[in-house]
Amino acid sequence: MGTTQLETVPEPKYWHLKTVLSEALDQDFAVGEVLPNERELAARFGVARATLRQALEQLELEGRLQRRRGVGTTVAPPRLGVAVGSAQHCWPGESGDDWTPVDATEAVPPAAALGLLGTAADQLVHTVRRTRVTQGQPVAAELLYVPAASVPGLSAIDAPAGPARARAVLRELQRLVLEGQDRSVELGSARADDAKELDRLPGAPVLLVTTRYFTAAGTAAVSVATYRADTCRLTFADTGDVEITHDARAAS
Amino acid sequence: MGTTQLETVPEPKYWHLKTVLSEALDQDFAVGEVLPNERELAARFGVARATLRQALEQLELEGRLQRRRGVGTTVAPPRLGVAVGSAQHCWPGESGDDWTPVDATEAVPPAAALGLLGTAADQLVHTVRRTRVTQGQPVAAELLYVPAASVPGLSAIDAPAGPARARAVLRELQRLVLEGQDRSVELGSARADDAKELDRLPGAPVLLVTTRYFTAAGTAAVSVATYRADTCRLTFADTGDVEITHDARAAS
DNA sequence: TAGTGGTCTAGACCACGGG
DNA sequence: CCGTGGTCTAGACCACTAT
Repeated sequence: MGTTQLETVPEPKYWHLKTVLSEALDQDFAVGEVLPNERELAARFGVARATLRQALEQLELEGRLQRRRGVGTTVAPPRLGVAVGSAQHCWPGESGDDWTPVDATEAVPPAAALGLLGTAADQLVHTVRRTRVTQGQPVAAELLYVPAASVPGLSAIDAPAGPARARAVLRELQRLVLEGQDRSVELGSARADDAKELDRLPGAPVLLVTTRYFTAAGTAAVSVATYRADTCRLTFADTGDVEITHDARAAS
Repeated sequence: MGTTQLETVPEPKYWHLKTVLSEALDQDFAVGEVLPNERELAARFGVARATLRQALEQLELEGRLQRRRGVGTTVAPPRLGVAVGSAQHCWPGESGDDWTPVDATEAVPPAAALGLLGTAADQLVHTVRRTRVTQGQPVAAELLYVPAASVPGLSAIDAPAGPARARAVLRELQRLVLEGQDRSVELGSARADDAKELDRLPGAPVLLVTTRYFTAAGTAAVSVATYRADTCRLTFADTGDVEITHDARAAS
């Protein structure tokens, strides 16, 4: 046995497939073009459909492909750069953003938000739903939690459910002086309701952006925004002026 | 046909399974505990192993589980909050961070970085590899690209490959005055080399953090950091002082 | 060597979208 | 209606880890 391991790296088929497809996408396909269907592709590469799908899943995760049931698989455009916390510390609902108020209710927030708000486990909290549309595409769905204690005027709101009520809550928020905010980003999978707003299937990969807004009095509101991970690139500009505008694939 | 659709929502099995497992994790398992193996679980729930795996994959994506080949599936601890761009605008390599310089070479950067650097397609660029370890765990692998034109002293570096050379490049960077930086976060899958550093399989979901550092003269360096998406929650503190310290699951 | 998760196959049926 | 991707099955073998 004179052989010393000699790079015995049986690369998984789906991984190799992904590489091959990726190169093909760069060279032979234009954005928006539809690929052959999965059965066809699997046959062409001599693998089972499940294996082919594993490769496609990865490419979709990387934002290279877009798959829609009943339609087909298309080449995705470069990810949209969406600004997060672009302008210097400002409250949600400030004029000029791409957010659309949808509804507002009073409810007990989920455990995840409870910990951040610091409210009691049975405390009702104003909950505002907003969606964000950029360049015609839905990119994010948000739930904003505002405890009644944060803004005195909140309890006087009597607008019926719907966008009007959502706007009313946001308007009250503007009265406060925002001292600062902090934010975290993590990977998640879309809940059924968010998936619907985002035009995706439940479980789709999303970027969870959690923002805490505080005033001198403490945490005034918490926002949990769900961004489509397949189509979005979140941008943060520390200087406020410049924007990352790279386009990775086009440069090759 | 007097029925009006009546909620015909055949929820996929793996989705329902995920919910059931998720609740079981909250109630009956402690962090670090190992679950029964996949064949056992599949049998217990009366589904094929592939279906069970689909549910486990989602839970792993959400950071609830950790799976290791040859070992088993364990309950994951809450995600680590890792600060990104914590201190006010500072160069990479500033003292006191958790980054470990690994190596430095001169190479042609990948297309993705090329566009950001604005260098020619055949231009050699100083490339520094660093890894980040937080609380004993590898959380990120980074490639930092510094064009020779950015810092005069760079071409004089003659340290042999290895950490020493990496430190030398970083030291040169500190001479410049940092004017600002911008940053973007997106979902990706780990390349083979990054996966190795992160102790994961190739293709594992990662958060790609791209940072552009600039001086008055323009873009001086670009960093592409690959964070483990399963174990990390990236935190951004706009005020510099406060840190999100929530622990979602513990609060239920 | 035994037991784990990772990969792969070759089928089947279902849900959705568009003609 | 047909064609698409999405779900599901019941197997098989491989790669890795711990003992």
